[in-house]
Amino acid sequence: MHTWSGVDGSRSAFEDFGCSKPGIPPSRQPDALIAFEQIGTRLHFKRGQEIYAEGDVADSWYSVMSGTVRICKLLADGRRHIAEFCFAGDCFGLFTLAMRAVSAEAVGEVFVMCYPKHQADRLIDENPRLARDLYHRTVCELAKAQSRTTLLARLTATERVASFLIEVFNRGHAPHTLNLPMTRYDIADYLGLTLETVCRELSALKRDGVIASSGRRSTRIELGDRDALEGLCEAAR
Amino acid sequence: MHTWSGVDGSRSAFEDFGCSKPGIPPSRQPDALIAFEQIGTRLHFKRGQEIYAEGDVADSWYSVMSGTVRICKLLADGRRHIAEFCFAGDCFGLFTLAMRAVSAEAVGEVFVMCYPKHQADRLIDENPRLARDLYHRTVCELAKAQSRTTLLARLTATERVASFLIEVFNRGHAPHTLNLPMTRYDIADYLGLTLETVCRELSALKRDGVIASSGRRSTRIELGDRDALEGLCEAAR
DNA sequence: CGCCAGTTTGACCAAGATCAACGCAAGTGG
DNA sequence: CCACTTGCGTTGATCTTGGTCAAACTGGCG
Repeated sequence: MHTWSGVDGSRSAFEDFGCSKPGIPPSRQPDALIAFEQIGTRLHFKRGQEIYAEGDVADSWYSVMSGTVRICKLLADGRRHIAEFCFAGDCFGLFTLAMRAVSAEAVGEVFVMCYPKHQADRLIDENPRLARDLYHRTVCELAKAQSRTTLLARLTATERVASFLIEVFNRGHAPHTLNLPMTRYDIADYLGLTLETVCRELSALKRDGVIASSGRRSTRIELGDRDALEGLCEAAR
Repeated sequence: MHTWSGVDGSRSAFEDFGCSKPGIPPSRQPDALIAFEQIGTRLHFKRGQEIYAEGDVADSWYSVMSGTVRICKLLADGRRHIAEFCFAGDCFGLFTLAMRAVSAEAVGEVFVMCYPKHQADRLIDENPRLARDLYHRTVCELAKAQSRTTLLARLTATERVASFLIEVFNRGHAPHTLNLPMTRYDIADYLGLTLETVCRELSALKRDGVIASSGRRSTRIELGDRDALEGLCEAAR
């Protein structure tokens, strides 16, 4: 009760609907799950393909099955900002006005589930637990967006890159190893930097033994010294 | 119906509860209004006073009666970011997790209404229209936060200051005149700049006849050339 | 093999930050 | 009422961070 504008510790009803972090098994699946799965369509996108565009009618939402999706805002003169990366288990296109203000693109090979909004809304209207959960998720999203504004307004390049690495390490499964699916260009547009600056910061971290990279295109990152990495963005807590 | 994750054009139920833009009269006030007004307390704060602090339990929310409130995030080493300015008619402290991640402070003399969360939640639980409306407001807030991330990530100092002026002009009542209640320092912390840069950008706008300032402490801003101002941030649309 | 897309590094540049001085109006206390 | 202080705004000089431009490198792939 009274969970509209606060957070209880309870498990998210949405986790049962394909939005859970991988590895968290949907313990007991309520009836609504069947309905939700029935209304979903499995879609496939290739590297760089657009899932939806700025200006589109927002008539469906998505959850990532596998791969990574980037949420982009393009300025009139070509400057780009990436608002968010969505990994397996994340939802996107959900907390939105009637028209898309941003586009969604596949970073690499991606499989998503697509849920038509009008059907999803009916399920939500019928299920107060889902509705509360949706609200809770939106508030979490808002908190995340606000902490990103602080990062962009006040952190240095070093702190931004360090925060980014900690963020993706925390979201991944392995505590000390990580596959970066996106390019340096994507990371730069996410952090409000240039790809060269991102590169230099990563090189500095490698030089200092904080991280190590391997694999083709340096996509595989090994975390050498988590404390050092956290120390680099401790000001931001 | 089905307004959970989209926007209908209908008037906000919240507007009837002290959250309306000034000037929009609450046409017909439903019964719930009486209840909402009964649970509110009128509070007064002086310039610089803290309304709530980072780390506080979020057990109430607020609407601004008069004056301006700034929502602040303080970093460990003293850097500050202002996430938002709230003017008369705005709500704040509403879309939040259990604990405050930011603080709220009075920019000048401020009167606010304070609503205890547990009582407000009960009203919301009993009133589906209110609940939907709350959700809609949260989604709007999220959209605003996201467009602010783009501003901070990719716009130049000139563009940021121009966007800021347009934003406050659009929120004010008069189309060509405006009172800036906050200091240059506040504006800088909102835009991710320094106060000197804000000052220089404003001086440049004055020099070019886009705006004019008067009054004590240059708080009164006259808009000379709206097209020019909009042109300065057209890239951001 | 040669091309392509992405990464890395270096040299140089510029936007904006920092440091500093001064102006100006509103208190404040004698 | 006036000297003094305080807080904010403005402007200039200089510096630094991160951007821009350019070249070399790397591994994958047709």
